[in-house]
Amino acid sequence: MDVKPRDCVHQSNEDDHMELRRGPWTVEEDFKLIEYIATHGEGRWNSLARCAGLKRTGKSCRLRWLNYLRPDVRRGNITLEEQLLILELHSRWGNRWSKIAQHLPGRTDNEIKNYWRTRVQKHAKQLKCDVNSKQFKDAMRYLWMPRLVERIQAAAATASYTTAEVTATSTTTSTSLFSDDQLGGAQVTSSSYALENSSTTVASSDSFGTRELSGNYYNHNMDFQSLEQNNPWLDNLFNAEDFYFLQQQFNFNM
DNA sequence: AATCGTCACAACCGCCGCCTA
DNA sequence: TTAGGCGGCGGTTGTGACGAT
Repeated sequence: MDVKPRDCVHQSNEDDHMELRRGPWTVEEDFKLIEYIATHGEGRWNSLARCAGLKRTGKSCRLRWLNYLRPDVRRGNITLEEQLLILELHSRWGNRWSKIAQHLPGRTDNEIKNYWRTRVQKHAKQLKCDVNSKQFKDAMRYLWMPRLVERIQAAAATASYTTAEVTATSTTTSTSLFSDDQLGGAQVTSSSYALENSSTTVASSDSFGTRELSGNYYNHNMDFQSLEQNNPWLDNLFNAEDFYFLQQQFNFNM
């Protein structure tokens, strides 16, 4: 469907002076837009809005179509793989939402932007640091992202009934989560986020395996599992031992 | 039950670059 | 060459849902 909508000839004075609608779209408006695009194709949004009889700006129509009505759009339930990809791509490109969205089929720049603001920035806020700070970027790269990789691998392993083996080797096992096309040929592995690339003052990568943390750094009688369960904001990404670790290694002021 | 705070997400706004007449 | 229109992008706001008090 690559047909550009033809300019409509009909333009009454009433149309010329009609009030433009704003705010949430109605079912009727959605239907009009879908119908029109099904027949005439998308593009030339201003004339499309007029011709479809929508009292909306072209921009509004475009946004509604691209972010909501488009048949291939996917909404909600951002997967672990998608989360990891967003973190990875954002670390490369920053707030280039549309560029990031190109690598997540069906996801819109708006949704990724919202995800970043509501989830990622929430974590930064909880850590009392700026989302663009080196501290938080380190935390993402060396804690959050490896954890995501572990969870993805664990989920995959569970699916194939080999959970135990994969969990034990998850920090060194290479997993190709994304196509070469998506990440410029780079493989995403939990070990690729290991500390050796860190510019922090942490001396030894040995001390960084999150699995060792509770033994090496944390001897409290705290039940981490229940703590995680009772803190929804943790979103299953950071847990209590992570916080203690961040505090120790990245000078987080928590 | 009412109120308040937070979260998630849809939608809008302003700016910028490209295209075309 | 240039001015105006348009589409795309990133930032911001508005609002409904939901949980806590």
